[in-house]
Amino acid sequence: MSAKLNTQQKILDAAEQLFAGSGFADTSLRQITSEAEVNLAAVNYHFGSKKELIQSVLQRYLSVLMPRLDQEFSRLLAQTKAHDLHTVLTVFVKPLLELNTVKPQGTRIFLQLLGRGYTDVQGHLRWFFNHHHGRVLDKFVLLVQQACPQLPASEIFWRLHFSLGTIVFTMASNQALQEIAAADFNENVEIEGVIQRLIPYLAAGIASPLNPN
Amino acid sequence: MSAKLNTQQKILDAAEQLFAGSGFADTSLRQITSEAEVNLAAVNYHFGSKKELIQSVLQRYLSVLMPRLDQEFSRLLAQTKAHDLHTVLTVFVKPLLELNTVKPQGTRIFLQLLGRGYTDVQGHLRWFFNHHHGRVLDKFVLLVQQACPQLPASEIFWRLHFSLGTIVFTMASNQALQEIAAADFNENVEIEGVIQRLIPYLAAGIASPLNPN
DNA sequence: GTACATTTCAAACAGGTGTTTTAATCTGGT
DNA sequence: ACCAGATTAAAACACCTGTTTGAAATGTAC
Repeated sequence: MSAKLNTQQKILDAAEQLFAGSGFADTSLRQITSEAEVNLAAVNYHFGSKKELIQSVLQRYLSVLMPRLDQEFSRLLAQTKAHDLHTVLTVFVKPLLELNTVKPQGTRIFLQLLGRGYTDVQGHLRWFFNHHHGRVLDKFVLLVQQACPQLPASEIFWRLHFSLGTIVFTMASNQALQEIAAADFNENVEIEGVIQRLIPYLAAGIASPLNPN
Repeated sequence: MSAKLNTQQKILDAAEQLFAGSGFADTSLRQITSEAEVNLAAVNYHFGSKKELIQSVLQRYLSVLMPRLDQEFSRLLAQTKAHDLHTVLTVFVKPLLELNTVKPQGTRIFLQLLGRGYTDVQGHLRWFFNHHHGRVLDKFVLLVQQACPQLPASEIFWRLHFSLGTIVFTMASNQALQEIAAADFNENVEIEGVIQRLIPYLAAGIASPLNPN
């Protein structure tokens, strides 16, 4: 029993590292099982398929993150007063950083996985995400609409997707960006620093004045 | 002679459509040659390898776009007065839309290719881009710094990459976003409409007030 | 300790990839 | 009309992918 769980965990640990670094499509099961020091067939035995392994890797973090986010969003929605955009966006910070307690470097790994997930397998992973955790994001959209009552829903739709792109791209190329920043500006920015830089950028973009057409 | 060019062009035309829709890695040479109605070996004969085919596809647009951008940036830099961010960003609009004269739907295709390029093959294509067209972007960065003299260079670095992520992600998932927007909000947004929505979002994000640490 | 179920392992499978080879075909210049 | 060079065509190549198989090993309960 403990040996079984051990193998599963070894696979999950090796897989998330490789997935975060090279993407899902560019990481083979042979790389994973070699890194985890288990047999090749172990992935299909314990998880069924590569697709299900990917979902299991993400689920380990999503099952912790999403209830926390839901809780925070509900708390804000329960209050009658409207909250400004900065407050709404900052809700993400604490639950994300708490992923570091799940596992060392958990926040960085999860955000990189999220970035890979949206760029690598366009349709499928998005379906999985929306189907399992869509409700939580509905509350978030509601909070944004309350924070920006002057914006039509369609404009908010576009700007939230612009923001999603910012986050996903930044996290997918996180390592390269950190290296350039370290080389060019002598500053070592942790993942927390990147998040803190993102918040005002996103808040200003989402709340930007409408373009007069 | 004309037959040779015809085959090359048929390959380029088929390749750019498939690349834009499915990404570089997920498009096989057999799909391309089948769609172009040429022999499989024609790609390697005319272009050498798949990698060189990808570069040729991009080059067809970059060789038109980059000199135009360079010209616009130089014109702005020649004037002594500083330009605001909105003006600087708007410089991209006309050269990008002129790609439609190169080829019908050229703007959409090129921007989608750009999106795919930065997400699919992380390192290699970025190197190709920087190596061949890096100088043009230096002028752009200079203009942004002049527009935002209050921001330290490192902050501008991060915010420009945030913006790059916004653009790349939006263009890579352009089709899906257009479909959702059409279904949910009954609005049919052309690529030009997306660009016009992007400008104020990016301008506000880049110029957002510094986060007091 | 002997059954039984679970897990590991090496090997093979079926299918796809980019690339190369070899011969056939077409084309333009003399 | 002929021949050299450029182009096309079909086939095979070498390699990699995720998955499955069947036997060996291990663990578990009686």
